[in-house]
Amino acid sequence: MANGGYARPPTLADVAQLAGVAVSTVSRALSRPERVNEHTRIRVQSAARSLKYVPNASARALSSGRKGTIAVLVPDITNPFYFGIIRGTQHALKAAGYIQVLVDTEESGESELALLTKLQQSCDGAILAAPRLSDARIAELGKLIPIVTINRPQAGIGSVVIDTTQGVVQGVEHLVSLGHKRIVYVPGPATSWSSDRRWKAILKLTERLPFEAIRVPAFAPTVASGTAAADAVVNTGASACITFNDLLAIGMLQRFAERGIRVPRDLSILGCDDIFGSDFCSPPLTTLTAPIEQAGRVAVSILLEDPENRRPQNVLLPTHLTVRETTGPAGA
Amino acid sequence: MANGGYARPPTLADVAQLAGVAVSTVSRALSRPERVNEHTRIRVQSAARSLKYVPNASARALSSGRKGTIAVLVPDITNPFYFGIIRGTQHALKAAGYIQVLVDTEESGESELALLTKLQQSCDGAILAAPRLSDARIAELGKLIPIVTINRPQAGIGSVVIDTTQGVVQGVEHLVSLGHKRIVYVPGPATSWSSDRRWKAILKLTERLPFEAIRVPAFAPTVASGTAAADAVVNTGASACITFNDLLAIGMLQRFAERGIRVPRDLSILGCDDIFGSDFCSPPLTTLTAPIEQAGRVAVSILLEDPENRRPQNVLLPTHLTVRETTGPAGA
DNA sequence: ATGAAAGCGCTAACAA
DNA sequence: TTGTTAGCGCTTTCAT
Repeated sequence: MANGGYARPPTLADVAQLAGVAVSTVSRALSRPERVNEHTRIRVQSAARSLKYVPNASARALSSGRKGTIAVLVPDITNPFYFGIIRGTQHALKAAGYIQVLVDTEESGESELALLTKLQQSCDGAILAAPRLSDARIAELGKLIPIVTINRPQAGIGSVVIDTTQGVVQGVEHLVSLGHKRIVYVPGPATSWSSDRRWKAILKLTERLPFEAIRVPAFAPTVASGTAAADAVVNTGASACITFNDLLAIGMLQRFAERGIRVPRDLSILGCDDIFGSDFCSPPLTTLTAPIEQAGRVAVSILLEDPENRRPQNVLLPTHLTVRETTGPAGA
Repeated sequence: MANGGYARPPTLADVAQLAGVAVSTVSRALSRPERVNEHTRIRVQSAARSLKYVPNASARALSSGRKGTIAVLVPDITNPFYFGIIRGTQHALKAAGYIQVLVDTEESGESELALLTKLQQSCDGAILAAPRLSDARIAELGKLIPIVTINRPQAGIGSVVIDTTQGVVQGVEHLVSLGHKRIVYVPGPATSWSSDRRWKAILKLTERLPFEAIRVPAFAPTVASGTAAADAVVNTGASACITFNDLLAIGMLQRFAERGIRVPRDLSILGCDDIFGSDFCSPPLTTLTAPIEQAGRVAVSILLEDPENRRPQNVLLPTHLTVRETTGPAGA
């Protein structure tokens, strides 16, 4: 057979014929049952059932304009932080009857642009998690298709931001109260808005708290990069560090173990996000717990509530300090 | 405006008009450039570019039957094991020009059936990771749409199986050589083919190796369930255990730490999968390393190579033992 | 090599 | 309430 043995699925017309009504009636009976006589509704529905009718999404999208899908773009599916986001979006999307199209942009703005351009016609909207794209590009895309960003607020576009500022304050106060006078920040990707934001929050705190803030060069936000980051941190002579994310912190923990540097006795580490694994690494990580999954859910609700972005919502989600075992007294 | 401020995207007709050719020519120039005069091809392409033309996937799918999407169903996006699968499928799918539709079936066969039925018309095929569905149902679905399963082989359907048998042999030999005489298996979901398979492999080994195999009741394959599993294992009096997956093992590790049971001094644990986190939990987990990501990639290639399932391929991927620090001599 | 035209399956006016 | 009909944007014969 032409289609390789897969039977042609029944169409509205088939159902219509079996039920003895017009296709438009079937269409209504199935998508807006209240607009149809109860009697015919039942007839149509049972006909559809007996034929195992399943609506063709492409046809529906073509004629109605509604695609029933939302694209979710993440920089790296490998990263447990984004797992959390995905979990949140998936859940909310499913509840709202949408299908999630998941796309990995490989930490590249180019890729984000190319993929979203391609997807603009196939989705009702998109959620961009921590986009690496420039503000201008995002604004441009926002004109093509409804967009909500995560961790990248921007005028005119819906967004949800996991605001670590509050968490950073708690974290630094925790470290300073432990006697740390020199704290080093380990940044993430240069294009990461969050990373920049965290560093600024730390810097600002030097104005009112007795400590010195320094930072090392930027690192990829991965466990593997933790090795280099650890060495860089040791070279600063700081007694405590705050990392862009937990992945880096976990990688550093491994490197410190190798080098015989004891945490927190020799060095305190404060992570960020509280991802899967942060609670069972060794030692368990003190970190800034982020409502990751919630961020995904909220992004979906913003997108679906106000799809036209008439009055784009911007939601701020707070983080808080979770003290475990990687932070301790300075110079102990 | 009717569509909430989003401009109507250019269509083939717009491009055709600008280029001064027929729509069919534009269609060819764009999708099969070799079937068109070089001169017109260039004209058309530049017209398309200047209009920022993006093909409408729904329209294309409707008229051609090709949707350009593949559904990937996983029982639980939360589970790092499936992250690995997703990563693999995503990568391979993107390389082949397909879009991945990710679906979480919440460990429910019902849900798998319902979702796949709904998606059958919108996807060119589906990958079912560790489906909970009955064989009969899977066969039925396989008649509707090309399917490849992961960790659930079945006649007439493409599949990739991460075959732990070999790993289990290595693992048990490792344990037995360490002097363990009584080994307990901690099963995963009752509907899991893999879990059953592992237990059978262990049982079989009792025929030729000097140890006794027992098992505790089934547990959800999560860190949280590790608590109950740990207690159950302790009650058996065994000196070593093999768990359905690493998630359970990690949860057990935490529980043992709470109860003051030293691993591996008091009890050895052997996990399964080698997921993210297995190398940095405390102590690092001895486990059966599975080529998770590869499984996802292979599933895609099977699906795309032989979409009609004419000669369904069944690929077996071996696992191997990775010794870390949760296994040690018995009764030390 | 190119154009004209017939659908693909569905929704949404518009009529009845 | 129901039927008729005109597309939605594209691919694909079939002519030319």
